[in-house]
Amino acid sequence: MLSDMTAKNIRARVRDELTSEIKAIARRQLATEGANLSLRAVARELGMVSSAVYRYFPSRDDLLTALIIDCYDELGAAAESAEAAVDRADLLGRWLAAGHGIRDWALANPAEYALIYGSPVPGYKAPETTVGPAARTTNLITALIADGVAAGTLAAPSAGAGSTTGSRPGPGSEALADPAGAVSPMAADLAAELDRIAALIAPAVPREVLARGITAWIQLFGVVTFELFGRFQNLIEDSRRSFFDHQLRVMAAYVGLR
Amino acid sequence: MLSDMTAKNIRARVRDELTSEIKAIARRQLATEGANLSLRAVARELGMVSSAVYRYFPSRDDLLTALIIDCYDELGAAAESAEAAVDRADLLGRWLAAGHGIRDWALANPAEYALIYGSPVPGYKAPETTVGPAARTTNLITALIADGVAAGTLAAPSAGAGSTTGSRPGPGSEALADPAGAVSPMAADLAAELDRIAALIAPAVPREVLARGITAWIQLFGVVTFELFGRFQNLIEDSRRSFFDHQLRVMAAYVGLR
DNA sequence: AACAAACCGAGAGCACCGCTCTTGACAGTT
DNA sequence: AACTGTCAAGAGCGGTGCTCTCGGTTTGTT
Repeated sequence: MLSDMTAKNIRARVRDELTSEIKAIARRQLATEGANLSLRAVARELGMVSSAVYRYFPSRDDLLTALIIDCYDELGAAAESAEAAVDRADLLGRWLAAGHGIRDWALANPAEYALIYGSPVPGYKAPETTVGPAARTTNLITALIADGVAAGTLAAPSAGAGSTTGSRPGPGSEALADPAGAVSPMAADLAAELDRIAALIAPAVPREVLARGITAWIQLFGVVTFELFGRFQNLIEDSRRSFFDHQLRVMAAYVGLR
Repeated sequence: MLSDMTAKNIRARVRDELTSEIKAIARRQLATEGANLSLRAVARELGMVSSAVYRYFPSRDDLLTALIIDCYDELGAAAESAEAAVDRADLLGRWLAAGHGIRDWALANPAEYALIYGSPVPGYKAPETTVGPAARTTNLITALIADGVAAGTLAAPSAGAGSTTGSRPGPGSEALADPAGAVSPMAADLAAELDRIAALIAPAVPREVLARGITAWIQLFGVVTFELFGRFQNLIEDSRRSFFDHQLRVMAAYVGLR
């Protein structure tokens, strides 16, 4: 019985190894072929026949799904480990660490980043199993903002944001007042939707703070996407890291992280 | 001689019509197949053999290039016409019009937007002929900012941005102070690069204003990209236009457009 | 009007692709 | 020893981009 189990375990282990080897080769192909990678080429590189791969992944889409999940998990882990190394009270530091962690992973794995944050694959519909790993980075940012709200370090969401008091505002609060109320009132449908989202993922976070967080979230990935997809060519060439850091700080000041 | 010319024109016109028909079918395919559209399917839908298409486009990449140029031109035209309808002095209105023009075109042509702003096509290298049409939207934004600087309506780039004067700042200036100087000094390499860019495309625009403009530019396309690529699912559902408008106004306030 | 040159569509063919169906070898169980 | 389930392997289908050659038409020149 014990021998039975070991035999079974051996088989399972071999299968696991082959599975991860297939994924490794597929990811290598991802760099040159993009999302339309060749299952046959994977099998050929592995030294087996194409149909053998179907023993491990029932279809090409399932292989793609496995890759996507792995990439989301890697990106999430990279962001989390970078952010975890910073003192909990240092919200700005945590934000910067997470942001640079995301960018560093994306630069090191451009094809993988394109797979998960690029154009949607035409015939492909991401299954439910991908939403969990995909949420790791956003969960990180959400936690950051929630921590800031809990610690009371985030700027008050109402208009004025310190400058109306007449006192000279600190370097954080003077950074980016919210346009809602200050510039123009937030639309009713947007306010309602933000309240709904806040109730779902971060009940303690006020509507305006959540909106700022989403803005920062979009800007973070927007810069990374632009950099990786070549939109900085002939524009920002030699100072991309500094530029990204600058953007992170602009957004941190806007959200109120310091 | 006149008959010769007309005959020539007839043939050239037929060729032009077929060329544009090929592009039209290819663009329709773009919606379902993405960047890896089928030249064969285009030919089949046209009622001719696949090799016949090669008389009009020497390769699949050339067809793709033609599509990309057309899309850039359409997007640029959409943004320009929307922006041109607003009073020249109304910088905020021009910015909003251009932004919504871009988003509206992207929503109406999601596959085309993915082609030009999505993941780079693996084996494809965009030729020089695409940079001109691609620059139309950015030229529009650059002109907007340059106009603002020329009119003196853009906020001063130095730190403090009005709040240091002690006077209650207006709704525009209180929106988004620049973090350079206020939060942390801008890195030297970034400052140098920004100066280089400014000298190239907008000599009258100060470094800090240019940086803000680039931030707004990235945010604009970042929001559109996120919306089109499905990152707003289960997040922002019913108020996407309001959310986009909100983002535009946040960025306008940050740049100083009003 | 006659003719060479250019152009065009059609077809065959190459090597490749994802995918399905089928077959035979093998391991573990009964 | 017979049975059951898993595996690699092969054959084949329809599809892909692309090249080449073949006739027929059109064009511009003599």
